[in-house]
Amino acid sequence: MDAHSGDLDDDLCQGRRRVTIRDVARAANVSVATVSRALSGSETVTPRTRSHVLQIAEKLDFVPHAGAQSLSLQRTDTIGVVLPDLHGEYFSELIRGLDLGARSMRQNLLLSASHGDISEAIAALRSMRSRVDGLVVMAPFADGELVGDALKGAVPLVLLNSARSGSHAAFAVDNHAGALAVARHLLAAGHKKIAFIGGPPDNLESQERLRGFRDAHREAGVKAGPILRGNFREESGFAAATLLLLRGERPDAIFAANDAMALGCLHALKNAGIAVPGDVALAGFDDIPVARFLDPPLTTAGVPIAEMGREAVEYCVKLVRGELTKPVHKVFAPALAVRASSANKKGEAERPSPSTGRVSS
Amino acid sequence: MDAHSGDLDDDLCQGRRRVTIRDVARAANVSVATVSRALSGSETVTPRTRSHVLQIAEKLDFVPHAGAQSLSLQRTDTIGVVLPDLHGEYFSELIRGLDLGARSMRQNLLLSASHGDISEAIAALRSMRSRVDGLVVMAPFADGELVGDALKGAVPLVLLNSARSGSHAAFAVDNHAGALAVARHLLAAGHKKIAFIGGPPDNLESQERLRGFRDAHREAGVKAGPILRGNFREESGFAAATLLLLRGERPDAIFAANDAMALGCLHALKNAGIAVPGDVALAGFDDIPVARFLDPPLTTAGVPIAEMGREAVEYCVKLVRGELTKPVHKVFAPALAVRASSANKKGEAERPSPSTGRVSS
DNA sequence: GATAGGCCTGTAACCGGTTACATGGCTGAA
DNA sequence: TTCAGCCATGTAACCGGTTACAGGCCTATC
Repeated sequence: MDAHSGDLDDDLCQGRRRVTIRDVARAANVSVATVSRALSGSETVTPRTRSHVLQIAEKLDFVPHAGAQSLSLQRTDTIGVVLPDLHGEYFSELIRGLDLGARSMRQNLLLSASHGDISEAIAALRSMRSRVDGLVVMAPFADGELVGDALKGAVPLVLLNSARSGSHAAFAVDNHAGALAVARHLLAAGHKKIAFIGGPPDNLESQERLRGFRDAHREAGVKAGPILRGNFREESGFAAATLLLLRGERPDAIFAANDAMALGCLHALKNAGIAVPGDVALAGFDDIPVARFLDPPLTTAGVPIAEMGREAVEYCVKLVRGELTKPVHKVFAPALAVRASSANKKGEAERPSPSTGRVSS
Repeated sequence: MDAHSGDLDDDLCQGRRRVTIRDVARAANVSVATVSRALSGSETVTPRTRSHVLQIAEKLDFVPHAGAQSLSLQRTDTIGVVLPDLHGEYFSELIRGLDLGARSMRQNLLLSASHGDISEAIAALRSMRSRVDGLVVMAPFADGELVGDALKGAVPLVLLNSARSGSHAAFAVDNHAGALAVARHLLAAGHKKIAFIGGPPDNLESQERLRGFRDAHREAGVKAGPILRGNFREESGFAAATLLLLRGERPDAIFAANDAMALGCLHALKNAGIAVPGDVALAGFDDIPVARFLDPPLTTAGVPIAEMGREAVEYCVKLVRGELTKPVHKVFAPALAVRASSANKKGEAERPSPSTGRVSS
């Protein structure tokens, strides 16, 4: 047995050293260039040579070193995702969509989350910058322009639900329109005093939803009800509703700025023996999957969460590949999903089958 | 103006070429070695030189090329995570924990999901192998040994909720004990005919939960009620409960193999005008955050989902760093969280405050 | 039989970091 | 004054891929 394969065998047995393209070349009696060409598939290599090389590579369990590849190819086949938070089903849906997009484009997904403020997010961006070909960033708490500037154009960027995307590509929900639709619906159902439970005050999505809520009241010439502050989590919806009741300010309806808070609200109302929608109607925003399984099923503004994530990644990859040039600002219009939680003040639901919304699968 | 700085300025202006360590060295009038040492922080560099270099690097917005770094350092500072699915709040909790672990260890997280079967998961593993220092793999549908073998020891591996982890590190929930506790609780509350809604038949977690369910009945000398098959999603819980009712087999209680299916169940029961727990008691498994906000709050087996994810990543990083040697098999014992959904057949709850479980924040 | 031309394959430079080893300058003691 | 010794710094090899370019072989035609 010759020295080369002996060394390799020893190394493999002891798991000491990774198998390199040179090991494959040696074992297959060809040069590294031929191995590289055979593996990349698209070069001028004799079919016989190719299959021989592939067989050897398979036998040695060769996997190219991603770092070396990214060094010479100047790409990583990885998209970075920076999210502000990970609480609740909204984010599993979003990540599911991001993953679908990455899979469809054969990219890896580098995930970083829980960045509560812009400086943290920018730090995450810096550390990701050299590991990804493109970035999808959700920064609803801040100026999207800042996020883009932090990258100095080093990497293609797609903003998700961020304001002032400026020159960058952006995917966003029309929060104002969605909230307007929900609030109009509640007003049309005969509710006069409608409370609003908002998200964090520095969150732009929350701000836009509040604006929609107010505009609907202005339109209708109705004074907007009490406005409370939450944090988009169940607990804060629960706390806000509890506070409303303690104050003795029971409204006709409550519009929570997202479904998670609506869920917390619902729990507080039921705990207090208040019928929904009989005594107080309720609506949320997002249409997370559980919304239709609540009792009563929740009226909400349907956001195609996963779809947005998928499209954002796919678009980002196309930017990386140079298949697209001008930045796109795509706005998703939420679809009002009327369910039982917001049935008319008089008791009759607007729709015959309250448990199904816009979509039924 | 000399050629070097001119080129650099031009390139920077046009964003043409990335700034390399050689550019920094040139601008700072030192060698690349000095720059590298100054940036890595831990070498013998004059404080004056160091701060000068850092300043220049900052000015040029230098970020080291991760691929080049991983090539020479033989590490990526990245942990890969392979998950079977991403539906529901269980996974956002899990990912939240994984992210926390990665942050605490200053690692990046490479995520790949929706691998419904072992061959898909193994393909994902192969593509991740060269991009990560370690892997956390959740493969509840399959033989953990296979997953480990696929890697041939190339990368440290931590298995999550996988059976037969063999020689690999593993973190898992004691599904049998958790289900045993829930089923015992239901039996002790006086329920005789308890239906079980399982997960996918090839899912080992589902199998173990079913086994716990059966063992509790064996212990109590009670015949186990009808056993239905679900897929861990709300819809399947809804469908299973609907089917039960259609068949006219209304049980005393229903034990769903996870909370999402219990949620679907609850919806079906309420739709049919069946009181929970008055007519039928209900229990789930996992204690996802929404469980305590349902009406009635859901009795379930509390799994520290995020905590498991965090520990798995932290442990994986320690394996990578060689700080640990022998593989650990850590089993998390679920804590029975009794809430209103399983109140006694007679009507009185077992605990005074049914809406709070084991933990209250 | 000689040669042009095409196709397959090999050699070596390059991507951008890290670091072993070499080197030069400075301090302090003889 | 000289030289040992130490410390900050520089040079260049290396990590493991890709690919431009060089070169060798084989066929086809004159």
